Amino acid sequence: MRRHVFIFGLVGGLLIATLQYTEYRFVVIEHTVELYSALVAILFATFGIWLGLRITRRRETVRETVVVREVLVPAEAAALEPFAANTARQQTLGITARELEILTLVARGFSNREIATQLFVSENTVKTHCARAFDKLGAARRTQAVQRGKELGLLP
Amino acid sequence: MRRHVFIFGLVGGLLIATLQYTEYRFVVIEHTVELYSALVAILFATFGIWLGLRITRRRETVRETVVVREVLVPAEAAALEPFAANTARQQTLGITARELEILTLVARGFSNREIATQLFVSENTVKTHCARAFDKLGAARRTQAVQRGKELGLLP
DNA sequence: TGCAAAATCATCCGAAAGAATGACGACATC
DNA sequence: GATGTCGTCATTCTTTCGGATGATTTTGCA
Repeated sequence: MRRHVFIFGLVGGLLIATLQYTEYRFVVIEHTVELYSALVAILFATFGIWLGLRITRRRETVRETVVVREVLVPAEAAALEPFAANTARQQTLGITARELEILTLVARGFSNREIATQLFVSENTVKTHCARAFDKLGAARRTQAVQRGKELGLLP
Repeated sequence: MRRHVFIFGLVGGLLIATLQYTEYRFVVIEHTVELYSALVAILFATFGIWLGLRITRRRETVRETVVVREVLVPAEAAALEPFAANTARQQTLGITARELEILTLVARGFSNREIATQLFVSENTVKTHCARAFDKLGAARRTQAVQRGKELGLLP
């Protein structure tokens, strides 16, 4: 997190420095301020959105488990069994929340690239998670992993 | 989402207008550009983070409902429609018996080669059946085909 | 605060999967 | 006998997957 703030400040400083530099050196057109403002606005808005997503993303997995519990309690006894074995099995197999998250997306028929886009991570990362999940499930293919996951009650 | 974009544009426009106005009316100090840039940067970064938070919050809400469905539907659906809609849906989609046979093996996690060996046919034949089945199911990947197949009650 | 576990990303490389075609024989139907 | 469907197989080419491995960053916890 400290790093983000640092980069944020750095980029800001650099941008301002650039602005100052170009102002004295290059084209000083009329109405340049608005142009710069717009540019800076767009740039930082984009960066801000990215930062916002990045910050909040981490909490999702935690919140997800909370949500599941909140949902399951009203659903009562019927829903309690399948998900109890769920996390238990997940624990014993050492499958992390992230891996399971990706596994569910695999089960829904998404490609690695699509999953990567959805989760705002690299395709390589998705592959890594997949590989680890497959290994823990003893699966050689994603279809096999999905099948195993359903058998074990890890996937709906 | 459209609303966000609208507000975004509105704020941007207002900001630029304000800048332009103040430039001609009020203090036009030296180094104003940097000040403005920084201000704009901070403003929009904040806005971006806020937007990011909003977006992700909505996503979580969606996920919540999805979880509910995932928990409730399969339990009842499995008990309600065992094999009735099966052949009917198969007919309407024009999926042949052979294609469905191969599809079930795909769903069990077998590779094309393994399926070919099991059925005493060429791997190319399996691929052809797969391709046709995928086409009829509107699936691009085998995992997607499996998912669709289960949704439609074609696969257990 | 420091450490272990997770998560992230990358690269190389081979295997599997899929798309697009074309073809051929068996069978049923009209 | 023409037509249509189905199952079979092949070739070529592109994309996607998956394995192996190493590295860095982030996070959660003692």
